[in-house]
Amino acid sequence: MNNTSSVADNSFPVADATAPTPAFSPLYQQIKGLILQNLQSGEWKPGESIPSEMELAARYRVSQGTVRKAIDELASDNLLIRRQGKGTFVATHAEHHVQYRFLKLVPDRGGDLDTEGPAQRDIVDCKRLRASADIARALALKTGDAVLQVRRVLSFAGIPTILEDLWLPGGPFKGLTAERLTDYHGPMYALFETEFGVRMVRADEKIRAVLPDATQSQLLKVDGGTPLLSVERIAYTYNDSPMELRRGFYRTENHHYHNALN
Amino acid sequence: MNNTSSVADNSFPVADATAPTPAFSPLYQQIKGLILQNLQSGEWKPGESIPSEMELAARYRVSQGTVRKAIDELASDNLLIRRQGKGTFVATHAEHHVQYRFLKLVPDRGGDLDTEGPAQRDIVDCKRLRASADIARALALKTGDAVLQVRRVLSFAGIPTILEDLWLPGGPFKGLTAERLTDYHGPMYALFETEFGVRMVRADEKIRAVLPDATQSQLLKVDGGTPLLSVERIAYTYNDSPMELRRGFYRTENHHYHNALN
DNA sequence: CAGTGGTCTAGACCACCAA
DNA sequence: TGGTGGTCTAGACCACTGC
Repeated sequence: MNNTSSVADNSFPVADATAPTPAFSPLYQQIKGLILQNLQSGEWKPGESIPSEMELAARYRVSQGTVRKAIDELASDNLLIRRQGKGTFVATHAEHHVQYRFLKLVPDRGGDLDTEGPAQRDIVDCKRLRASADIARALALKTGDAVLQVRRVLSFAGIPTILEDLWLPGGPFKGLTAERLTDYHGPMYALFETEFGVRMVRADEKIRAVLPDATQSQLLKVDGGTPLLSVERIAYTYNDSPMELRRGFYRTENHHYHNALN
Repeated sequence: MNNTSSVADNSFPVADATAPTPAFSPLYQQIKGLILQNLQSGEWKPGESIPSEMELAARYRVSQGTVRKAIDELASDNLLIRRQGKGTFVATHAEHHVQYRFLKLVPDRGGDLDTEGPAQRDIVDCKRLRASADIARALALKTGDAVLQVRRVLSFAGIPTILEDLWLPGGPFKGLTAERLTDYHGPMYALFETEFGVRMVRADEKIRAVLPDATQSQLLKVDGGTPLLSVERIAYTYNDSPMELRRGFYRTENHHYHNALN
């Protein structure tokens, strides 16, 4: 099968005669793209299993090894999870083992956030408003577009530790209410998956050291001179489109942000 | 080739009859271990190329595909770098492209630390002393063992931005002097590779928000009320043995610590 | 036991690089 | 042009899971 062919019945051009470089794209990358489409379209939902390697190989008219390499990359991107003997599954935030997939704050002693008991989540505020210029830019919206703003406090062992403001695009998250957030016990990203079909697959964080303003120090019960970790996160769905802006303020007297560098 | 066999002439047991689980280890993992040994022993040095896949396959009496999978994993761990048409090379810190492999501080505007010109490195202090209890624990030494302590300030565009204290085990770094550090222009980890044969392959960081003490505020030219990012890093060599403890204090008025979450 | 992912092989061919 | 890594295939066998 040469470089200009497409896969099975799907039209999937891999060469562009006008480009200076022919943009060679390996077969397994094309397969990866096709699988990605099925994930994006919601045909294969978080937690469910996808067809077996043999079945996909037959469907796309390639060898099992080629499908395997495509799945390997998607698995290392944390989009799929392989389970020997059982199948390959769409990754989800709704599993206890990956409770805090994007939250890298850990207690100085203990290793796990939940060692001091489950987190207490308090929704302080949840309202609909129009996006300011910087919020709009972060979410790839236009200034004035409808967005949802949520403010919440996470407490561990009764100590308020994290204050978060989030902004969500109004469209995809239509119908999200403070009540719904309060009633739901589990990771917020899991709620987004099940209720709104939005799965966060990666995120970027910008971290700074700041001093709290009056509101922040009151909500976190610290004085104005206590430095906080400011964590600004933009989370993305499948097609690299931003779906959440989150500004977190972490107390770090007894916790730290842990990062593994490879 | 079955599970209890070893690879070529190397004795490399893969099964333990006494263990409850037979500890099955795939062939490519064994190959990975053998390659790792060659890296650790310094037989293949940073920047050099390792033997071709075909040659390694012949040496270890396995197929090229098996060697390939072993190298694939080492490459994704950033221990090796593949270059199509040229060969596979031992990763190094002495390349301009990866100048700041472990330094995740970036300017708010500009994207690259060097956009404001090259960093200015000032060695403030460099002395030999005996390890305190916590330094010793971090470096897997005994309290009182000889360690080297270095303090330096990094400035960007003339503004002191990073203050770092580092501790290095006295043994591997015997002969390191302030003069040597001052004269060397390039990443410190590159110096460690060429002069001491110590290559850092991964690191853990603990990040907090703190206020500077008197010395810190003086060296960074900030007042005592300016919050700083405290970054405590332990860097490891091949065999996961800690080789450096580094405590950094970052100014984050115009820079931020960037982290990509997958 | 059948079905899934995981390993290993052997061989063909392609893309890239340097001499 | 020869050598290197990169892709793709087909087939055999192994390890794990659940019925």
